[in-house]
Formats: sequence, C-alpha cells, structure tokens
Amino acid sequence: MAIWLFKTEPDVYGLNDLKNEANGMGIWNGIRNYQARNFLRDAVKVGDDVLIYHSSCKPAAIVGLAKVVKAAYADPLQYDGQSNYFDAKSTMENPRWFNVDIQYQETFKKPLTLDAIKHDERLAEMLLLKQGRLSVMPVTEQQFKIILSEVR
DNA sequence: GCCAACGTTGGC
DNA sequence: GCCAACGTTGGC
Repeated sequence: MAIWLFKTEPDVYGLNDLKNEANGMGIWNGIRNYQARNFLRDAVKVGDDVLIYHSSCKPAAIVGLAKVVKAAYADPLQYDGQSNYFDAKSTMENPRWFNVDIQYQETFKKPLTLDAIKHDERLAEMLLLKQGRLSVMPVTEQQFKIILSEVR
C-alpha cells in the first residue's frame, strides 16, 4: 500500500471541509497537472494513506490524514462548459483528468510546517521540497513514519 | 522539435 | 502583492 501527499488550499477545500462531508468522504478533484494526474490515474489505490497538506496559507503545513476510498474515475467537470475545470480536448472515450475519493481520518495535534520539514534532514528527500509545484506526490514509508512521529 | 512568451503555483 | 520556478502553448 502506498502513501501520498495531496496539496490543497484550505480556503478552497481544506481538511475541515473533508471532515464535514457525510462520513468524511469527499471528492478530490480539480487536478490539472499531468504529473499529478498520472499519479492519481495510475498509482493511487483504495486503502492508500493520504497526508493532507495546506498550501498558500500561514503556515503551510501537513495537517492531517485521509485514506483513499475510490480509485481514479473521470472528472465530470472536464465536460462541463460552465465549469472552470472544463477542458475542450477531453472526450468521454479519452478523459484527460481524474478524481479520486478520500475519507477523513485524523487531524494532527501538531501540524508539520513546511519550515519544520525544511529543517529536518531526515525529510530532505521529500518531493515536496524538490518539486514545489507538484500537487499529488508519493511519500516513502520511512518519511511517513517520521512525519507521524512528529505530529501526534 | 526548439524556444520564447505566457500562465500558474505557492512561498514569502 | 511580488516574484521565482516551472509547466504549457504556439510560431517557426
């Protein structure tokens, strides 16, 4: 089973929004970056752990945990001409963009800030630091253990 | 297929 | 709100 980090802006859809969904289950949509899309479509599986990271806020931090409850399916908004997520080049036969569904698990007692991650040499290899703009990325088992030991 | 222009992300 | 990094688009 794999571990992922999903970025989101809490002003748009944060960990609390997910928590407040029925059964804590929400749709992870709006991913419009090919590298992130490829992870979502090809590698994110039911049961995988998902660290939720809040970006564009103070402080940017890993704030909680969710798990995948539904693997990739085509994002209906890519066909909706009224939506910001509309993509004229998507077809029903060949969707470009995918969603997964995740379920709220936990809010960390001590969110792990970006600053703290930067200063923890054990986490220096995290893709979060290496590729700042990627919004869906894998996390190693070892990194996951270190992170959990810091936040609970 | 190169590369300049442009748009977006996201930390600060 | 600025701007660096970097992904995408489109002309050639």
